[in-house]
Amino acid sequence: MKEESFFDRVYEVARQIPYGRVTSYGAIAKYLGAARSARMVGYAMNGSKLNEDVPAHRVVNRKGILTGKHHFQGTNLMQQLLESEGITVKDNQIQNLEKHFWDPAKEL
DNA sequence: CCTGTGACATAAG
DNA sequence: CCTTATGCCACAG
Repeated sequence: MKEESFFDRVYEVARQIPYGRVTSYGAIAKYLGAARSARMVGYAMNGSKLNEDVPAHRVVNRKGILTGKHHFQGTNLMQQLLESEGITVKDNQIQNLEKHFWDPAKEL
């Protein structure tokens, strides 16, 4: 069994995020056994958008704020994608977050 | 090995 | 929730 890097694991989990759901960096990090490496999750996403097929737009911080939208192409692309999945976004923040929240530690 | 870094999280004000 | 500060830790160079 080859050991995948922390980054690779992040990509795998992110890909498993169901349609119309979102999760937080901390939740992913915690699921991977590195709850304190939440920052690395976002860091990994940087590489993901380059070639990995990861729906980074479904990953937000624990407040449900689209903190990473600046890393997308446009300024509103991330919001557009989320709204396209039935998620309401207001002022860069996901509404009804708990309703759309998807916790890998619970769902997986 | 050491340093810089970052799309977070938490605490304090 | 906002701002400011601190911790945290995996990866890149």
